[in-house]
Amino acid sequence: MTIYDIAKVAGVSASTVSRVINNKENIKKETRDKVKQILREYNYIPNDQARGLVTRSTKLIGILVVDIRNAHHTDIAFVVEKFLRKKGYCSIILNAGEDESEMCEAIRIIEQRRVDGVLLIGSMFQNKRVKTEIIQNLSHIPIVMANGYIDRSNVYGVLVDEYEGVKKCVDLLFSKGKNNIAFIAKSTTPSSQEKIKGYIEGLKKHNYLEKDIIIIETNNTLKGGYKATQELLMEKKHIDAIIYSEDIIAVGGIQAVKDLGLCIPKKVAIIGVDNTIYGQIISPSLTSLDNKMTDMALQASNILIDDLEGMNHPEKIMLFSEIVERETT
Amino acid sequence: MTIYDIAKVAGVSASTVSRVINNKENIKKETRDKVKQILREYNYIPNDQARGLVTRSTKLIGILVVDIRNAHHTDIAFVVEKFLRKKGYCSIILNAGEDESEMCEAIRIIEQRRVDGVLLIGSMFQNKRVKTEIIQNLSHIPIVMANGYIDRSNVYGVLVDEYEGVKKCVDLLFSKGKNNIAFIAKSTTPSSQEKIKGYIEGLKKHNYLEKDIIIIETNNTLKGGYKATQELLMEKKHIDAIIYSEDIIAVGGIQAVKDLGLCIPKKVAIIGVDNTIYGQIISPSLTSLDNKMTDMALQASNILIDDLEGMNHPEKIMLFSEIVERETT
DNA sequence: TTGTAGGCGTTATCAG
DNA sequence: CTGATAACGCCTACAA
Repeated sequence: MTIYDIAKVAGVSASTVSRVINNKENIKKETRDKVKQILREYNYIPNDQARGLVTRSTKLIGILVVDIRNAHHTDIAFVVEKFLRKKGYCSIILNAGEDESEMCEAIRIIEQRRVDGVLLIGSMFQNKRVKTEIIQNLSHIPIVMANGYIDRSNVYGVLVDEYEGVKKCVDLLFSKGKNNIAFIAKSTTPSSQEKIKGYIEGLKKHNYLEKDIIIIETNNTLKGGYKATQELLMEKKHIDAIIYSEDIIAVGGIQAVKDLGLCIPKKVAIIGVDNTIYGQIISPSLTSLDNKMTDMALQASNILIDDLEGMNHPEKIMLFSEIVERETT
Repeated sequence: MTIYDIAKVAGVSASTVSRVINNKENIKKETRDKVKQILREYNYIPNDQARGLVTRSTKLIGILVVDIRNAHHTDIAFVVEKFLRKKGYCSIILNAGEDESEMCEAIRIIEQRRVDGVLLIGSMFQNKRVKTEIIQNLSHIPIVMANGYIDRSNVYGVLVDEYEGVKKCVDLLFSKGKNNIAFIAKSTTPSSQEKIKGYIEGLKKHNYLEKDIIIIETNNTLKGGYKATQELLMEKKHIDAIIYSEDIIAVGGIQAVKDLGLCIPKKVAIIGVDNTIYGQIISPSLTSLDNKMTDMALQASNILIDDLEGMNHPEKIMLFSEIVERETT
C-alpha cells in the first residue's frame, strides 16, 4: 500500500496524498477529508525508509551501552527509549562491550544505519579509539555522552560529579568514626578513576598518609566483590570501612563481611555507588552514592533532541550526586 | 559519499561499484581491487536505508518487551541483541507497557519502520487486541513470541512449561514436609495464570482441598511482595511455605518473613520464579524456578533468523524449567 | 566483464 | 489548490 495506491483510489495525485499525510497547508478541506478517509480505510502506514531517503533523516537514535545488564544501564535504556519514542524517534540499542574495537564496530554499525543522533552511555566510551572513530566518521550528527565528554563541536557531555560524591562518602565515614577506609573498584573505567581520585582526595583532607591509601582492583561482579573483600579483611584487620566503585561489588562485599562474622556497620561500614535496587535487597541494606544515572540519561536525551530540532545547549553540564544512607553506615 | 562518487573516482559505473560492494561474481580482478581500494580510501559506508528500499528489507528486528527493567527481560534483551547483530540485524527495542493500547501503538510503530521480523518477549502479548493488530497489520513478516503463542502461520511460539515447573515446586515443598503452601502472584499475566494452575494442580495431587488453596494477588514489586506476605502470615499463622510468581516479589516476601522474626526455611519456606540475580543477593539465598528465559530468547531469535533465511521450524516449541535450590527451602 | 535504465516509496520543487 | 517531475542512494535486469 503506497501513496500511489491511495492516490488512485482517491482520484488525486500522489503529491496530494503526501500533503495530506504530512498535514500541509493549502488543501481543500473536501480533498483532505476524502483522502484521510481512504487512508484510514486502507490502513495506510507510511514507509519510513523511503521517507527518510528523501528527508535525509531516519528518526533513529543509536544508543550504545557497554552492557545493558548493568542495573544502571538498564534503567537508562528504559527512560531514554520511552522519552525518544514520545519525540517520534526509535532507539537502536547496541551492547558495545568493553573492548575498544568492539565499540568502534558498534559505532560503524550505527553509522551505516544513518541514525540521526547517538547516545553514548557510560564513561567507557571516553577513549582514544572511540574518539578517533567519532571524529572521522561521526562528525555530522549530534552525539551526547552520558558520563563522558569529548571536546568536539558535535559532542555534548552530561557528567556527574562522582569525584565530589566519593569525597563526600569519605567524609561521611569519618563522621561515623571510621579511620581506616579502603576502596575496592573495577578500576578500568574513567568513571572509576574519578571515584578513586575522590577517595584519595577525601583521605588527604583528613590527613591520611599516602601509604595508608588502600585501593583494591576487582571485576564488576558479585563474586569479584566477595573475593576482594575477603582477602582484604583477612590481611588487614584494621580496616573499618570500605567504599566500592559499584553497588554490585559492594553487595558481594557485604556477603563476605557477614561470612567473616564481622558486624556491619559497627566493625566494617560499607558504601556502594549507583543506588541500584540491589542495595534494597541485600541485608543490611546498602548505603550508596546515587549518581543520578536516570536524570543524566534524561538530560542527555533531551539535549540530543533539542539539538536535532535546532536548539542550543551548553556543551557540557554537570549533575550532583547524592548519598542515600541505609544500614551499612 | 555514494556509489556514484566512488564510481567517478574509480572510473567505472555505479553498478560496478555496487557489484563489488555486494561481492558479486564476474568482475575482473583488477577492477574489483581498484574499486575496493577506493572504497576503503574514502571510507565508504553503504546507506542501509536506500539499500533496504530496493531489497525490501531493513535488517531491523523489532523487539517488544513490557518493561526492559524487569530483570529477565534485561537479560533477554542483551542476549538477543548480541545474537541478532552477529547475524547482521539491528534491534529496535520498545518498552511496550502493560496496557493493551500501548502495546498496539508499539506494534504500529515497528510496522511503520518496516522491520524484517518481530520478537514479542513475555506472555503479556497474548491478548485479543494484540492478536487482532497482528492479524491485520503484521501478517507479512515472521513473529516469534517468547513465552506466548498465537495460532497464525507467520507466528512462532517458544514456551516454557511453567505449569509443570510450579507443580514441581509444590512437590519439592511437600518433600520438605511443608503442608500449608500459599501462592503470591501478580496474576494479570497469562504466564502467572499458568503458574497458578500448576500450583493448584500440584496441591490437588497431594490431596489438598479446594478451600485450602490460598492465592494472594499483589503487584510485581519488592514492596508488593513484602506487604502481601506480611498480611498473609499475620492472618494465617499455619502457612509454612510460599511460592511467588516472580523473584522480586519473593525477595520482598523474604524481608517480610524475616521482619516477623520467622525462621526461613524452618518455619516458612520460600520459592521464587525467574532465577534472577536477586536470589543470590538476598539472604537467605532464594530457591527459584529457572524458567530458562535466556535460552528461550536465544531459541526465539534463532527461529526468527532461520525463518528470515527461508528455513523451516516447528510453529511451537517447549522448554523445560528447572528448580535451582538455595537456602530458602 | 561492464554500463544503461528503471524502479523502490517518499518528499520537494515548480508549474499550472 | 493540485499535478508532473525530479530527486534520495542503491540494486538489478537487460543490453552491449
